[in-house]
Amino acid sequence: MKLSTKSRYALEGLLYLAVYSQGRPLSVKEIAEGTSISTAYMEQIFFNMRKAGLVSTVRGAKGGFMLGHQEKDITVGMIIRAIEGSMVPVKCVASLSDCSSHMRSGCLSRRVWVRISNAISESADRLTLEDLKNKFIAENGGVENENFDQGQVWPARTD
Amino acid sequence: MKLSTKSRYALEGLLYLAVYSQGRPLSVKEIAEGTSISTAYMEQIFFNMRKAGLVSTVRGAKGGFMLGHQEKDITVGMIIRAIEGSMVPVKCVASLSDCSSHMRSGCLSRRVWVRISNAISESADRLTLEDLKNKFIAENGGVENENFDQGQVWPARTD
DNA sequence: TATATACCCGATAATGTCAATAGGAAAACT
DNA sequence: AGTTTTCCTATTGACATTATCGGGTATATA
Repeated sequence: MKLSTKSRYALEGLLYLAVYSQGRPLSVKEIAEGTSISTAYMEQIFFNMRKAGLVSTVRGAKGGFMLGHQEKDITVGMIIRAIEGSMVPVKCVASLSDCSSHMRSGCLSRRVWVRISNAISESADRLTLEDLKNKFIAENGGVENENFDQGQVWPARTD
Repeated sequence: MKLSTKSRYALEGLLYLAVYSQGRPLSVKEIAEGTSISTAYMEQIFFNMRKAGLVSTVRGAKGGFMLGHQEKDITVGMIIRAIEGSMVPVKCVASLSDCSSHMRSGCLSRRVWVRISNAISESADRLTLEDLKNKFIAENGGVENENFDQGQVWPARTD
């Protein structure tokens, strides 16, 4: 049972955007540097999130990415689905034609995976970007405005 | 978010064992043929399940595998953990030292994965082999005893 | 004791997926 | 124009999955 790093990067990138964007678009470069993730890779991830409508873009110089919805309307589940394609742990959950089980009565074990899939989705969809942002701000004592124009906006790692 | 086929095979193999064993050990060959899964591969899977205590073995001629616990005490979660090693979708959930996030306040996103992991575990641990066996028997009109000594015990595929 | 049966277990090959990089085209600002 | 930045595809290397194979060991039965 594995989740790719992409989903994690996507979540951290979006959270960064939510915390520091303040209405203006942020470039991938800034987001990537702030989260210490490869710029090219983060770009790929944001490209996928745009296709899913999770972020909108402003092209050209001074352009960048903005949230595609209100923070309260972006769930962790949406992020995972946008990146991972789907959240189902086994192919046949998504489409019965992929069911290769030879059990009678239409793949009993399939229903096990369906059930687990639903549990994952429900859990992930209960968490919104707004929740995470609030939690982040509460733990980091708010965002100082004078930091916005600097290169390294993201707080330094403390460990 | 992916689950290996091994987990699925493990579940189907164990369910087969639960339904058809009736106290005597079943050989891997029988289980594998009954579930239409490669014998050598199924053997590997059962070997791993034995190491996890999920099944016990009787070696030698007329030997085979038996359930290691009562059906009501074997959960889907136990099976997945035995095969997959763990059920956590992201490394840092299992051990904080693997946390590579550069966010301040100890990896906020990590807590997201912890939450999702717990949802998966709880869901998987609520389902027991007994539940599945009962459902199977209910749907397939019980198990006829005269079938037990035949080669192809598992009902034929109907699709 | 001989033999067949069946688990034990490591090695390895084929395949697939993931993570990351690279590079060029299109768009918009200065 | 020239620079910045998104857009989009292709490729590559590393790693994991999915098996298969073959010999070894234990045990029941004749």
